Amino acid sequence: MYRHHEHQSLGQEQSASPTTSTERCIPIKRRLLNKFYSSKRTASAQANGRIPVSDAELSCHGVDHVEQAEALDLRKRKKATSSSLPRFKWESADRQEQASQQLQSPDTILEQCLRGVDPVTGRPTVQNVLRYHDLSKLSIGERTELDKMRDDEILAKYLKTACEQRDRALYHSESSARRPSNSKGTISTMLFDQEPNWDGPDNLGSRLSRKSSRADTFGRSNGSTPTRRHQPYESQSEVYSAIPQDLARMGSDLSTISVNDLWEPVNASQDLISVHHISSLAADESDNLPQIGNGSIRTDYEIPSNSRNVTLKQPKGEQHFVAHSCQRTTSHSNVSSGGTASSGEAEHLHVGVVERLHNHIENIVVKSEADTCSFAENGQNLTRATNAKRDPESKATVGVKNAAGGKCPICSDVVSGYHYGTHSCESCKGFFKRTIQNKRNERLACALAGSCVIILQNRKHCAYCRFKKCLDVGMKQEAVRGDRQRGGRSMYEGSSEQRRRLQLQTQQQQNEALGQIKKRKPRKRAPSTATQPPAGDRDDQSLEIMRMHPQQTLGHQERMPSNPVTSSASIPTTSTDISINPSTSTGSTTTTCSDSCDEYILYLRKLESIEATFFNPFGLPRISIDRCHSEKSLLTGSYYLMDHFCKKMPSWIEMLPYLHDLEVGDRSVLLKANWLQVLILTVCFRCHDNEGHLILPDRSHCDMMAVVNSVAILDIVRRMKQLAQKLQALKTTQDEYFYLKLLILLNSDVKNLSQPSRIRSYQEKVQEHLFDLGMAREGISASMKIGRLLLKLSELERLSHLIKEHLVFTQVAGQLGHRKYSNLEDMLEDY
DNA sequence: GTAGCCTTGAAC
DNA sequence: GTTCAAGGCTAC
Repeated sequence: MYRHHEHQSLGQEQSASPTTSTERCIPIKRRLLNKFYSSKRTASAQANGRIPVSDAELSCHGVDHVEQAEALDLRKRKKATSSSLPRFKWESADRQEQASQQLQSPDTILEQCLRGVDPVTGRPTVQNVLRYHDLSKLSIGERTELDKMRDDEILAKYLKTACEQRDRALYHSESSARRPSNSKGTISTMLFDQEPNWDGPDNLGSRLSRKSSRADTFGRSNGSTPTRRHQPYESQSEVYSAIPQDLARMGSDLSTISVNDLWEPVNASQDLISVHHISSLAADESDNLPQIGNGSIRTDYEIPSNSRNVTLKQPKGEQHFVAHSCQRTTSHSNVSSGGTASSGEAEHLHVGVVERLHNHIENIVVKSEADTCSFAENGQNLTRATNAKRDPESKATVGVKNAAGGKCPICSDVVSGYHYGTHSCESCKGFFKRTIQNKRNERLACALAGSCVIILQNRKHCAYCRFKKCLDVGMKQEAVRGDRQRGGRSMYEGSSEQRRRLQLQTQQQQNEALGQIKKRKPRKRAPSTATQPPAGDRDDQSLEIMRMHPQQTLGHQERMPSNPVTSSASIPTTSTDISINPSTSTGSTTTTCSDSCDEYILYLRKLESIEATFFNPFGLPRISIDRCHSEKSLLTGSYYLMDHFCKKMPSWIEMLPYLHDLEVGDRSVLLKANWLQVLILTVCFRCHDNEGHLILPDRSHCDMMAVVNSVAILDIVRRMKQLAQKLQALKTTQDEYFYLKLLILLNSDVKNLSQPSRIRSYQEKVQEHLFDLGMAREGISASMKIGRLLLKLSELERLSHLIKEHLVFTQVAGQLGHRKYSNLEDMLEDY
């Protein structure tokens, strides 16, 4: 079904209800709204797509009998007078072509706009004149003054000015651009590509002003399709005579529009105008709306050059808005950017501005009652999504507002909790998860160049825009776990856990400042860390540092200093032993150490700190194994440790320099091949006491040699103990330990690597860093030590094979069936 | 592919 | 044991 506004009756309407004082005060907000919608008209759509509305349909849509009677009465009066009012003629199909040709002629556009005539429809509108004269440049005072003027007064004022400008321009140069410079790109030429459901801004106006025009809107139900042509005025006098009538047609009660007036029930197969209507509604009202159906739009839309707030860029691959297939689009939709903008401006010309602009107007109409608001002021609203990105606090605020029981900021459904960094409903949570997990976000596209408005009823229609909105409201891709680990709490930026801890931290700082700090009780399950901050806190702080210095991400090898300053020569057993102040480093003989170098060292130690959190068995939560009174308990603890290590390892190596830069596939291959060597090195480096004894995860110093009966296990334990002693004898530093891990992981000899040469070059760089480190600290004597350290890698490899064989032969999962070690099993899959 | 419900597991 | 935010399952 298609509804439209009956223009023919307007003259009569005007005569029936002469201009009142309310007409003089059509607010700016209304004009902006019309300005927006008037840019979306297509003459042909109006000409060809109109279907009369029957009385039955009227009743379907809640029009009562009184209204129908009024409508019938109006129809009779219109029929009697329509022949005497041939001001508008509905154009035929060729009118569209004619209009398009007009669009391409600047002179025509100028002329039309000077006359207040819409270049597409040929109808004079005050909006066009205001647009031409760039309403957004007006001051608040000027806008207020405009509000007090009648529209025909406004037109008269600007037409006079415009004609003078035109005459001057013509006088100076016939060939130069005749439009004032500040008007570049201000003429909206948005075309709807035969959009059958678009009934134009005037009909929106009719919906908006039911009080005055409902009868007109539903008045023509005589069963015949209107065929009048709609032509531009031929003379200036004609324009002037038509303008008051046209203005009157726009409704005299616009200043009393309520939010409810913005919507009127329409057929299920509705269009973008419906979408725009809906998004103008308050969230509560939009819930009751019918499903939005298919729609397509062609937009040749230019943004006013001074609309600096509208800077959304077109997504990659859609710079020219080549239409992609889209499940919600049934008609062909070629969305093309305006062709008259310069290349620089083209960056900012985005059809998505339609939504932004619409949101902007929505803010004016729905949220602001101040008619004198300016573009600049509301530009903040216009870019609120962008601001939300920059300002996590604002998102947090939104999140609080949308907490359980609230509305999903993406689709307005019921919020089910805090998901991936924002409060959202269950379906948007699932949608976001699926999109990331299936990597679908890399191939999503929107035929409307990302301008869809997502609501509950249409959220399934455009995945691209839904996903974009998810990101806009603060969902984090990194919150979707790459390892698909279930349960637990995540610590990505913006996670609820992080927010909670930051809040706690702030609270503690406040308490500290007040001298009211309360010592926290040591945690039972991590006795060794009783004097440390909780493991998670350390992790959190470390991640925070990394976020604060993203440029120091070690994945950027060029940031790696050639002479990194060594840390303390002593071997710290916990992360708290690591000084994060580079100035406290001992043996720092580096000649030059820039700020970036200092930051690098800081970052390096933070990485180590995180590693301690990840892998330090003393910090492992819930690792409660029996004391090593039996071989079985030893194995159980070891398997648990390995399984935990396998689980944490993937996310850990993503943070490592060089490995960060590798492709996911290569990283996975390297991880699977070398994880056990890294674990052995970790255990040998961190889990031994001063006498070289291995220490169990529960911190017990038992003699493992005494409890194991298996020869194979005994050999493993013995060799690990020897390795730990050797590392200690060499006085291996934390930095050296760190580089050894990198060398283990960057093993280019592993099969199935896609970029072995790249990995080899990375490994060589790490070797250089290791040598530079030693030379800087100990001079030439360091080469001997580093040589010995490198020899330990072969011992690590042998140990790794030994343990892997043991794991495979004993069939970990089978023999210890009551407990699953799925991560460990995955790692052993291809062995 | 969607969305509602269920399971999991770290933190408390 | 409870909470809550992850992932999984499954009917549609």
